Amino acid sequence: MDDQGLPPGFFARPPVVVARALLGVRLLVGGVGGIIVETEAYDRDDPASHSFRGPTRRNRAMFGPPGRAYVYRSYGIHWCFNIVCGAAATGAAVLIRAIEPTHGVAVMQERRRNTAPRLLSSGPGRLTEALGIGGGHDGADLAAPPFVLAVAVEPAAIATGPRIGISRGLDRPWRFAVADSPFLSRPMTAATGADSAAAGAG
DNA sequence: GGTATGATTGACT
DNA sequence: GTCAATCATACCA
Repeated sequence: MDDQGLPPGFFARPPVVVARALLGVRLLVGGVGGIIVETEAYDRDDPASHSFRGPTRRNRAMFGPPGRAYVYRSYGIHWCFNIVCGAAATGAAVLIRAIEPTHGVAVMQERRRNTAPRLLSSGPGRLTEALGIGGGHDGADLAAPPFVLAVAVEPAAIATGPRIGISRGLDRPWRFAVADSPFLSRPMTAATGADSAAAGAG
């Protein structure tokens, strides 16, 4: 694929649709990043979502226009990077959980203190550290520098399953991943399996 | 005002 | 497998 930006209206769709469509998209911050291989969807009527109880100071970006960043502090230590989606002010977002490093690997290794390559950006807290994303990016327009988003590859098989690290909304299979990627934060459970064309792999 | 929880990670047994 | 780090937010008084 080429390096054109994402189509207009890409993020103006429901979070489950966007979470799936983001797999295979290249994400760069200041020229550093890689291919998105794992995402999770969060919606307004979703008890696991920060937007479930309405706007607060922290989740303000979730109720703004789609295509912006929602960045928040997790466990007081890590940053987590989301992309706001859906119609404007609907409180929907997609959490980016893992990318496959392709650009600026040396920079990422330095930021990550020479962590093993497979663990460079395989997890929401890890990828924000590797890409240099922090609270200053909350609400930032992802169509403008330093961000670059562009379709890079079409995943052969997409796996779905329950989201990670939450205590509510566990019934919603809103975690999406490139089925055969070695760069996932955690493997997909066998029970959920891969959908789409993966059925022919057996 | 106080206390419990969390969209996590890294270190340790 | 267990557990600490570390703080904004949520919830209760």
